[in-house]
Amino acid sequence: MTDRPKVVTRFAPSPTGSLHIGGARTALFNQLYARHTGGTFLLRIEDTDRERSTEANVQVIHDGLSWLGVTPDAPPVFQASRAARHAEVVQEMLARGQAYRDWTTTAELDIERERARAEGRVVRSAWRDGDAAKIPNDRPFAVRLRAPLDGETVVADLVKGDVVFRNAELDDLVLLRSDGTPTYNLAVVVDDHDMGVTHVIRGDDHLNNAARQSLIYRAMDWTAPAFAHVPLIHGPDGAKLSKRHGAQAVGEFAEMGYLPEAMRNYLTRLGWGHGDSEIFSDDDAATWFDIIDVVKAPARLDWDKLNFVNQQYIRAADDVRLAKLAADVHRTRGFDISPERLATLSQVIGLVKEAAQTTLQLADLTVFALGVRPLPLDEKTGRLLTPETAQRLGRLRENLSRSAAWERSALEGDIRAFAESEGVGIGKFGAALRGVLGGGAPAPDLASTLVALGREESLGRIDDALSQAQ
RNA sequence: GGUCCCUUCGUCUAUCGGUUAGGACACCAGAUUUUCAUUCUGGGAAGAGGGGUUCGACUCCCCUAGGGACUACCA
Repeated sequence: MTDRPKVVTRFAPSPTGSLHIGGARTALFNQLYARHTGGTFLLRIEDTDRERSTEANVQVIHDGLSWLGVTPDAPPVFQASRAARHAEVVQEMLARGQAYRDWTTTAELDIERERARAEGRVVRSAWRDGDAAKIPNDRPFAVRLRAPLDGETVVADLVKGDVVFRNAELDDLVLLRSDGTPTYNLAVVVDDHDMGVTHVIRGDDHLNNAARQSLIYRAMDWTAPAFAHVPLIHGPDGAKLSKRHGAQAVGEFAEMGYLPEAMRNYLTRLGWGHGDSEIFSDDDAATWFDIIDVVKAPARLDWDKLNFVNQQYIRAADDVRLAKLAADVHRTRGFDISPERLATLSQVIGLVKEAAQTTLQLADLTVFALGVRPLPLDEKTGRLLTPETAQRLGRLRENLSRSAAWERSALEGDIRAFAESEGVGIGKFGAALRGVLGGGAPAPDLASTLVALGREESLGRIDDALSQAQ
């Protein structure tokens, strides 16, 4: 048996905006693969763009990952703090003749770029084979990689397969800018190497970069990691996911009432499959997941399916936890949730969780229990409360008040017996009773609702309604 | 323009040369039901197009079409 080096994966977001679910899924895949192989999952914040990187965005990344439950196995590495090391590597490449100084001005570069495009070739600096005698020592310079002019570079991608690039198509990428700061492509390679990353699992959009980065590994005589470029997530219409599709940042999904474990399941299943398995645990995902099974094509976000998956997880979730989540939603809607109300919510959650797809809906379905007497009579219930129905509810109220045990099956029996004694179906007064008890808000079956509200509250609400109906 | 990637039901996927092309979401119909929902049963629905290779292609190769990424001294 060969001794394979331990797997090290990493997620490397740049803190220039919110954490998108596409990125979150990439992070998830990295973690899943590390777990699958018994390896380590790392986080590196690519904050070399000082203009756009902010402290707040770093926090957003941390918050998003920890909400999702995709946290790294070690403290994050901040790329900007490694600038000296990056420059050091460039010096070494210069010494080895694998890189060269470039004094081309931006104006000259523009001209060359235009010419290169017209000639159907890649940009080449005149300084690649520049005359040392003409070096303008007074001007700042960039450092470029001395990339091979012919031959080919193949990226052995775990998802896409072997991707072949002709070296003639690869330009001499800038390693160090003329202000001395490292570029992304250089920093990524140096950091991945220094961090011992064995598997670079990242977005599809970096596939082209992989070829150039391979050249840097070669120039430094470093062994390149395995690459796996996973497709991006598209919106329902197939276009790149954007705001108009409803949501894109993981924080938004949290606000929309999705459970983190449901998001993990949905995101894992999006672009990867294991037979007929749809709902699976984190442990199952870790044992089953292999990066080579990731689908090559981009997947579309499907709200219906996400809702379905979330519903499954809500059903399985603990009532007290769901009550707290529902309470949070109620609070954002201006409801004051006292400890008593939280207790009520905990009791009621079990009655409504089957029907909820999000914690937002959980809140919708529990408002009936939070009303303060007297509840205003909503329009629909008002219409249902005809004199006849009102009188009937009055008689039912008397029956219920004599009910010995205020529990579900007994009350259900009482209601049935009452309907029989009245010689009508439950449908004749059920809707009105529900409206009265719930204040017009959706409520569970009648007996359950009565139990949830309690004897005093239930009878009180009926009394309130009957007096308002007159 | 150039380089590269992608293409199975509406959507997510299974299949890894031989299947009536399977499952899930969504949809439609029926049953259950005191609202909404749930639940149950049934149904319609796919290999982009064209060439090869092969006894046999969704599966391998080529071309076309359609999507997408990259093409910065951004990441």
